[in-house]
Amino acid sequence: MNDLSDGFDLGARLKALRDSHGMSQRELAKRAGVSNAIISMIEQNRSSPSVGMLKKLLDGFPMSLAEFFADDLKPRPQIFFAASELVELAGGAVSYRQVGKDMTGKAIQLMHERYQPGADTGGQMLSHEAEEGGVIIRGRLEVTVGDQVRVLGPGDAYYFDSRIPHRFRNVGTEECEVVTANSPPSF
Amino acid sequence: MNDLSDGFDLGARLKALRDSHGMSQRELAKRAGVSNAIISMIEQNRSSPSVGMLKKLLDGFPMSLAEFFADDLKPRPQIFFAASELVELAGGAVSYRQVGKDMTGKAIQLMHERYQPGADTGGQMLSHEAEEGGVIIRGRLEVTVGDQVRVLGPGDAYYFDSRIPHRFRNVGTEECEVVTANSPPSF
DNA sequence: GGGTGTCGATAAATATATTAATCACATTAT
DNA sequence: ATAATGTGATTAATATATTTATCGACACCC
Repeated sequence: MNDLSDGFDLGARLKALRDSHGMSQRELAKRAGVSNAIISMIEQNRSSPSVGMLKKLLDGFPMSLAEFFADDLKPRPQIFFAASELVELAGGAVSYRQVGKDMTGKAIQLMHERYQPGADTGGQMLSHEAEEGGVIIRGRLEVTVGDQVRVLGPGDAYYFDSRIPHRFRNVGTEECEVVTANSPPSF
Repeated sequence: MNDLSDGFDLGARLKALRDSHGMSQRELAKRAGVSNAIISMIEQNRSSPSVGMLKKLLDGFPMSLAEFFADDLKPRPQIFFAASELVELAGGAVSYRQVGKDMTGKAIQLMHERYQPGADTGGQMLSHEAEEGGVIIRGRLEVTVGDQVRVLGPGDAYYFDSRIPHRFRNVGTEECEVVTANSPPSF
């Protein structure tokens, strides 16, 4: 009657989480207000916890159910990237220099972008399933998200759901430099 | 014995899902290979389903556990952030200025970081469940990931699985400025 | 009116999860 | 050495989830 697998290894997942927080079964049990025995059982997949039980356990970290079930992370190759190794995606008036070559399986798409004066992301608004944010390093960037518009300068930042139609434009007289992140990668 | 609330109304959630698919309790029960009675119980929050049970039910739609729990945290989204609005997380020799206040439910944790000359992230290596990357804006940053070390300069970048023990240190004589992204947020 | 089908809810029976109290094995201190 | 802790695992007792079978209510058909 073992291996009541839920499709993924919930036990191992919980154990990894607990270990990464340097917590013992008993310590977690105390925090969550449950017995230590059940934690042992769950980690061996000898018991399938109720959602309420799992919630209690995650409260001890803390971590939400959503985060717990969030899709697993994948393997990764290259760690360091010289400035010259960033891959140029577009290369016109707007330069997208991406950290990493193949984004499949990655959680974040990190880019170093440069907008020439007057350059923008095109006439039509962009929209895709992701979240994105950025920090302005140099210059002035007009950011349009839905019906909101704002001009951001060095040190300013933005963050929004990429499904909302959006657009970027350099409204300054100098080149504009931005570091952006998309999750999941969207190009 | 009622109101075994899991923190959110799982019963209503399931019912809404089922209704939106125009499915009866019995039909879902058949698809999921469980009894219709338990669905009635669960929807009334008179029973807290095991994770395995919930998985079976969601397989009938189909929907993953991750998706089911995905949008239980839907905070108000601030889009634009003035430089002064970035929230300072640590504030010592290393400054972490985060884009956004509450990261729960967000996909990316975007930060504008500054390391004073000689500053580092502490003696012990960091490790957490996420992926992270960054682009160096100014100065020189020594990045240690696992057994690999590298000094990066302006325009250089890094990207790795945060579970690999890592460390950052400003080995230059001037302040070092970096824009980083974590997914999921890890502080 | 009496069928026939479906719906969601409920009761008693059964399977399973969870607890409280151990056990067996390490490491550390005396 | 040996006691004293701390760890994860196990067992019998109990609480709870889940099933099987049933109920009353509503709709449709003849």
